[in-house]
Amino acid sequence: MTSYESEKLAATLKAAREKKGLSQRALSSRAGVPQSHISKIESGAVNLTVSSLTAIANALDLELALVPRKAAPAVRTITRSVNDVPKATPETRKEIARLAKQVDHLRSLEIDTPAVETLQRHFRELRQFENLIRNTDALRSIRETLKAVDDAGGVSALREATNQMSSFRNALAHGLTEENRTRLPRPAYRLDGGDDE
Amino acid sequence: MTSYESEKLAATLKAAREKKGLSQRALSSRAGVPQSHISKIESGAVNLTVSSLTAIANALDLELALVPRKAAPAVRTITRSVNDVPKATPETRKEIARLAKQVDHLRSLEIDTPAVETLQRHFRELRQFENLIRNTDALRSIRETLKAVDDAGGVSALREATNQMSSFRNALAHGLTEENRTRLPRPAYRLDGGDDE
DNA sequence: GAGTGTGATATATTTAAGTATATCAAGTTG
DNA sequence: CAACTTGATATACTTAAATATATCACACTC
Repeated sequence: MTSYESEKLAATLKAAREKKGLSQRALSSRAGVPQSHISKIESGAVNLTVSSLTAIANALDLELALVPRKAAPAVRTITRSVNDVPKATPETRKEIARLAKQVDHLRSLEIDTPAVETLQRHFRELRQFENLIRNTDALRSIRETLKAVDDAGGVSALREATNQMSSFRNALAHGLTEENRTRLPRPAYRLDGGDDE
Repeated sequence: MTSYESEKLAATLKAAREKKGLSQRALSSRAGVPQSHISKIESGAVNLTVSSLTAIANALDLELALVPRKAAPAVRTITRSVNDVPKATPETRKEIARLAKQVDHLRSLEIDTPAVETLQRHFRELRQFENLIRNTDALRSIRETLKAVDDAGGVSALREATNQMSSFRNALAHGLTEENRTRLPRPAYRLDGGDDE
């Protein structure tokens, strides 16, 4: 194997893991391969066995295939087309998870339950577009607003955060944020912004 | 790796080698992997490294690919469509090689040069259909006839062999032999059977 | 029968993959 | 700041892949 090919394989595995938002330790659990070994594999430091490769690939929802050389370009095209479905970046996943935690926390405060339920609904709707989020500033801003609910902002801060979510979701749906507008996976459509409150 | 998968991989490699008409020793030379090891690999007795797999695969005009699970059916389809181009079986290749040797031998005898040239032309035309031959009895029969040229048959045996080749080629072209008729790679067309003699 | 080819198998050796476990430096969170 | 996470790295050990070489049984050819 040329070093170019082993580098490609290592890079493919690393990219796939990151794309799924897994740490090496999480992948280690899934694949049954020690984390230290995964680190070496990803850095191209070992020539792994087919069974190790298969275990890791399967844990990453990949399959090992032997394809005729003349079919390789077509296979690459297919792989790319599947991979081109937008996925949430690891950063986005983290911010969404933090936001989810914050929303859960507010639920346990038992304040103005209808307003919290509205917030939750908007959060669920925002999550449907999480694959399109490429800049997490808006998510962080919403989280700051939700923190203010605890501090003293109360219901007005809650509503502010809900509005922010709604605006952000709408912008994503319209592809109007700084996100890559060619990545919109659906026809543009209009959303009503005033369906409650 | 499940044993089903390692069996599949071994079978794939063996089938690919046979399809190319290579012996394990020939593949060994091409891939730089000892023949004894290839034997073990094909029987599924070892868990080979990715570099060994890649070396062997490349020698068989295959590429290793990691494809998303959801794309695996499409990849299998592509692989199958490339593989479905008919190829001569190893047995057919052998018989064709033997026949070629026999024809060469007759050339060196310097008998009735026009008849030998006709034979050669018919042999070349037959070879264009060698991918379709699935039963080598006809080839063996032609070879026996050619042997009779040496013995005492002379030019009449030569002509008999030429006719046999011509008939076999026509039958292949028409898909009228016991070969699988769905494998005809071209529209059926009519050949003139009496273009010489 | 001698010679050749083929795939399977054996032997001895070297190399490194794989494993378990621990630790480190850096980053993040509350 | 303490606690946790992350990926990289180290250590010691086991296991087996890989290699070189040879041989066998069988099939085929002349």
